[in-house]
Amino acid sequence: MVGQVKTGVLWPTEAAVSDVVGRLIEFWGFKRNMGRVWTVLYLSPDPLSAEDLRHALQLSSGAVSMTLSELSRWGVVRRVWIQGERKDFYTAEVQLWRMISRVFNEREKSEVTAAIVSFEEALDSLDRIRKTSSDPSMRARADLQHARITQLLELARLGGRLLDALVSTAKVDAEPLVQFLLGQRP
Amino acid sequence: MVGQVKTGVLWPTEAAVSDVVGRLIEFWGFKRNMGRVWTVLYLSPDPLSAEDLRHALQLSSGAVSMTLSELSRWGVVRRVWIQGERKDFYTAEVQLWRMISRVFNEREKSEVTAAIVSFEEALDSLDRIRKTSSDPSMRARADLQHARITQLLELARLGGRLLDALVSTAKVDAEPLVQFLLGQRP
DNA sequence: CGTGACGTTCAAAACTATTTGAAGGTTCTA
DNA sequence: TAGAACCTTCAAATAGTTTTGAACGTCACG
Repeated sequence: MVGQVKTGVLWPTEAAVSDVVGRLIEFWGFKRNMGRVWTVLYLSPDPLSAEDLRHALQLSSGAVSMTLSELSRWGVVRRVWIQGERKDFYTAEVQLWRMISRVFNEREKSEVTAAIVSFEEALDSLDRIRKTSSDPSMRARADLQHARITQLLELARLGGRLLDALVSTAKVDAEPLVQFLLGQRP
Repeated sequence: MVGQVKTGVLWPTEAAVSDVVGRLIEFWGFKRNMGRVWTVLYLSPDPLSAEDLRHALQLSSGAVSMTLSELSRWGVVRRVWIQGERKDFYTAEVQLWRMISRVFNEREKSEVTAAIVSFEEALDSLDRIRKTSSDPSMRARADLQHARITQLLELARLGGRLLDALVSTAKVDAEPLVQFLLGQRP
């Protein structure tokens, strides 16, 4: 019976790994608990209930609930139906690449896109200054800023392409990427 | 004379761009002001003093001082000596790639490295359990966790290689990597 | 020296983000 | 329909981060 997965304490390994992942993920801009909860699920042979997680990680019921729903929204945790159980149970998405590419695609992408738009607007506005201003020093300033913002824009576009590429690579198989990278080494 | 760079207000363009960069950088795990200060310097034709920045961005003297010293520590801003000026002046590193690769190399790299070490330790510890435990269900659990943590480890290593590749590519030109990635598309 | 112009530091204040837990909903069972 | 088990929500509490500005240090100049 699945429910008997002990409501108990984590193995030291589990505690350590979930802590590391928690930090990594926090550094990545998510909440630490998201990383911890995901990891505990990822390392569990069976789906776990909210209560199991609450005990394993010493969280309040509210925290578990909110964390799980955020993780579900990111599609990195799934709710599974278990025969004869009243509670909901959860499992971790095991396809790590799929998980990562979803995050890249939704979160990073939108940041980068927003930046690109702003840079383009700034360039337009500088163009207008260049055309209408008669003050030469202002023109010079506008020129310089135009050039520099163009650099930023190119960088942002490059970042965007990199993300796209990672995401589409990820859908298939990361191996080619790995091979390429290995070939790159000095 | 350089000192006459007006202690004034930013152009709307400058304000907008520095704000966007500030957000992007914040999202990236740095302080927003670091992005803003860097951007104002980056868009300025001449080096600026701490006071100029204070006025431009409405920051306290302490904030400017701390932000500049952090930016210097990251090597993305340089202190320049100006003839006959008492104040210190600052310019932005203009080599964007150099800047980014430094960040990747120092900050991200150390995160990833730390994670790799922990995963390896966890694997060792699971190996010990597999060898010494007589309880078969514990063994099974250890096996599963070993396999999963191995996945995490591989991912972390892949991330590390990706960072290395970006950094070493960056020194020259990022295009090959991007081309490769784009070529990967289905 | 003494003074003023800077730069830096750091404790306290302001602000953000996260977590808690009690209240309230929903669903299932008897 | 009442009650138990569970999940969710959200206002309040807590924790964490960033910013402020006054105090202090340094240096150049008279």
